[in-house]
Amino acid sequence: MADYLPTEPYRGTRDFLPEDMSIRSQVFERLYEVIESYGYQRYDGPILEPTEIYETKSSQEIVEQQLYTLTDRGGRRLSLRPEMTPSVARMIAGNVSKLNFPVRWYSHPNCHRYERPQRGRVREHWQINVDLFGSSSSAVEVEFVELVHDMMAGLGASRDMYELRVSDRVLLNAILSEVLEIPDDMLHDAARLLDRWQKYPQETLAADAAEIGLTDKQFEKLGEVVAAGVDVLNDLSQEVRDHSMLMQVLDTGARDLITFDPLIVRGFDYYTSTVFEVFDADPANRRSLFGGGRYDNLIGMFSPQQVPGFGFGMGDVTILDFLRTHGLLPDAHSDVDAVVIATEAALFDTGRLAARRLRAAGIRTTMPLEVRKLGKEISRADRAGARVVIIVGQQDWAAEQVTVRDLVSGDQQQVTLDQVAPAVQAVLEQPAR
RNA sequence: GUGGGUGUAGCUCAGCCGGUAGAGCACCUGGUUGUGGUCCAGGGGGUCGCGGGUUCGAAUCCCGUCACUCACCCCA
Repeated sequence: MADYLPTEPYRGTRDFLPEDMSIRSQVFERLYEVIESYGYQRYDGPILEPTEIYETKSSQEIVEQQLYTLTDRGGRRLSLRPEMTPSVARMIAGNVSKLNFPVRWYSHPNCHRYERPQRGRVREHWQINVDLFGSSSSAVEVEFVELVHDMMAGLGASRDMYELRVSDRVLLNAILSEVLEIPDDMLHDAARLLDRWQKYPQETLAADAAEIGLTDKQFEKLGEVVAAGVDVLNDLSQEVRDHSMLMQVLDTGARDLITFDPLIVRGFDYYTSTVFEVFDADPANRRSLFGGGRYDNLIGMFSPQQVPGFGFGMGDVTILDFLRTHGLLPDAHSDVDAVVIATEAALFDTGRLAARRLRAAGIRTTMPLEVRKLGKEISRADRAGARVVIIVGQQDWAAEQVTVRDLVSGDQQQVTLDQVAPAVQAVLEQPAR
C-alpha cells in the first residue's frame, strides 16, 4: 500500500480552481478599473525581500512571529513579503530621481504571514495595494477617501453596508499627551489599549491600564475621550490641528464621507498621521475589511530623501467574506462559448476547420478528444458552460453543411463553413441564461 | 502559543447502546445506428484522518497524534 502525499494545499494557503479563480478575477478586475480611473499605474515586485526591510518599521509582532524567513546559499536573510508597503517604498527610493511626483501606483501581490488561520485570515492572501508618494497635502487624504468609496461601489456595495472610520496618529498622540498627560514612553502602550477598547469589558481594560502605569484618573478620562467622539478634538491646540492631516480633511466637503474614531490605531509603527479602516456593517465580519494611512518617512530607511506617502492594502480574504455576506459575489464565468462535435473520427478534420474559423472570430471553442455518443457530448458541452454546439455529421456534411445548435433555446440551423462563425456569433449575442 | 467543535465515497451527510459501510447529489455505461438539460436500469469509486489500546470482533469504546474550523492572543 503506497503512502500518498496529501492533496490539500499547505495550511493557510488556498487553491483557486477555475471557478474560484473566475470569481476572484472578476472582483479584482472591477477594483483595477476603479483604481485606474484615478490614474494609478500597476507595478509588481519580488515576493522575496531582505528581512531587514521589515525589521525597522513593521510591527514587532510581524517580525518576530509572522515572518516566513529563509537564508539563501550566500547566507543572506530573506523573507516572503508579509505586506507590500516596504517593497514599494524600496522601489520608490531606488528610483527617486527618475520619478515624476506625485506618483500613483498600485499592485496586487500575494503576501505571507505565518499565523493561525481563522475567519478573515489565512497565511497567504492576495492584496491590492494602492499608494501615492510625493505629497504632503491633505488633498491626498481626500483622494483616498473618495477612492475607497468608489472601490466599494465598484464591488456593488452600498454605503449602509460598510463604514469608513478614520483617526490620526498626530491627534491620538496629542489627546494622550496633552489631554491625558500621559508621558511619551507610555504612548505606544496607551494606543494599543485604545485599539482593544471595544473588545474587552471595562474591568479587563482597567487592569491592563494599571499594568501599563496609567492612573485611575487617566483611565477614566480615556473612557470619556472614546465617548466624546469628534468633540474631543475641540480641546486640542492650534499647533496640533495644523499638523493633523485629518483635521484638514474634516474641514472639507469630504467630511461627510468619513467617521472619526479615536479607536482606529493600526499596528504598523510607520504610520505618522492619518490612519483609516473600513468595517463591515454586518456583525458576521468583525475584523476590519482593510485599511491604511499616511507614512511620511518610510523612504527614509533607503535614502536620505524625504518622500511622504499614503497607501492602503485590501486583502482578498476579508473582501470576499464581505461580498459573500452581502450576496454580492459574482457568478463564475464560463470559459468556453462553443463546442464542435464531430460524430465520427473521419469528420475530425472538418470539425477542426470549423473550430479554427470560430477561434479566428474570437469565439472560445473546444472539441471533444474522443468519439462518444452525440447526446453525451452535448450534455458535456452544456455542463462546461458552452452556449452553442456545432455538430459535424455525415448527413449535413454530405451537403457541405454543419449544424449550429443553441443549447439554451434548442433552436438549430444548418450552415456552411463560411457561415459558421457569424451564425454562432449571432446566437452568442442573444440574451438568455 | 491557548481553548471549543469537527474529521465516513468527488460533494453534503447518515451509521456510532461494538458484529467488519450506506443515502442523496455528482460521475460512467446502456435504454441501437446524429441531439443534452426529465425518466428507467446498471456500474465504478471508501486507508471510515493517522497510530496505538480494549475486545473473539471497532467507523462505533479508550489514549495519542495530525488536519480542518471557530474563537482567544495579536493583527492586515
